[in-house]
Amino acid sequence: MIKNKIGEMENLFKEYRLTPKRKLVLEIFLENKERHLSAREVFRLSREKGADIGLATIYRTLELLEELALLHKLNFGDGRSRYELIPVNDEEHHHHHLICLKCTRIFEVKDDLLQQLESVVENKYNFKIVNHNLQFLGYCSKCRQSEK
Amino acid sequence: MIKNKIGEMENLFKEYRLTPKRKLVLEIFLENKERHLSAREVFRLSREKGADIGLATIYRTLELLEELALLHKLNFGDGRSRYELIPVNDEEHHHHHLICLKCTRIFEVKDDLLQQLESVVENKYNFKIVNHNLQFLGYCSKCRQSEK
DNA sequence: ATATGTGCAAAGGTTTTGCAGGGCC
DNA sequence: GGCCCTGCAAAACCTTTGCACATAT
Repeated sequence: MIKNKIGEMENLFKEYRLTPKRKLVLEIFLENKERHLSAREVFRLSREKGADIGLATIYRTLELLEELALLHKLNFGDGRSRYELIPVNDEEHHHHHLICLKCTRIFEVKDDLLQQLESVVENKYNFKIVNHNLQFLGYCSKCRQSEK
Repeated sequence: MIKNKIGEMENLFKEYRLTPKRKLVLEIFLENKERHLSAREVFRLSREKGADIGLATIYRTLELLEELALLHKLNFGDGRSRYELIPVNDEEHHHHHLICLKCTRIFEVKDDLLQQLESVVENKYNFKIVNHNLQFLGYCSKCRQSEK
């Protein structure tokens, strides 16, 4: 089924080529949907799959996939960029992140809570919004439990 | 009046010392309230004021001021950390950022739009929220004007 | 043939760390 | 003295870039 997904994505590549190495990077994201991978992590995972892709190529691939709107670049303030897959045919679906300050794990808030807010802000500040970014910082249930 | 503000902050330093160099870093933030300064920018501004502070000291000072909850560390995805002053006696006042994708300028949304949302998220996801981070990405009025 | 893709090494930038010297309590 | 503060240089990262070679169209 991952093969199928990649097939769907193929026509998005326009003038670029969906090479085996790029395909592998996409596969890695499809197999790790719940994670937010950094360049180095993708590099390591590609090694584990037996592939031989240079780190520079990983960086260039991530940049390309972001440009093609297949990946979202995220910044959790840990000193490296992280990426997540944008589901095809679901471009309007935004979500948010809960970042635990103790265990640093990241949870997803599936709802898009900002639809209404956006128009308020757009009008008040005369600013055309095309995307947003919402993080909640705090403590997850597990970490609060173990405090006790 | 900046002297006064720094006086107010003095008692926050606990076991740490409010040295002349740290005072200067605070001064720089008080004089640039509307900006979001990076370590390098603080470094350059301190030079312009005739001070001689090492870059490493700037980094260590910013880290300390963040720990003392005088500065907020921000991440706009431009590859460096930026900081902004947290107003004393106003800890509950949150605000948000509008980031123009064309001119990269950053505007402030003074309102805190997320008060209600937070309790919804806290209950639904069993996550204790202590802070949040909201960025709107888009195009400012000036850049939309000059498009035409 | 021409354009695109890739690896390697080097370079650039930010941030952290070790160490030695200086200052304050 | 002891603890903190600081500068300098080096190191550690992440990321980008140049160049030469390979590969696909």
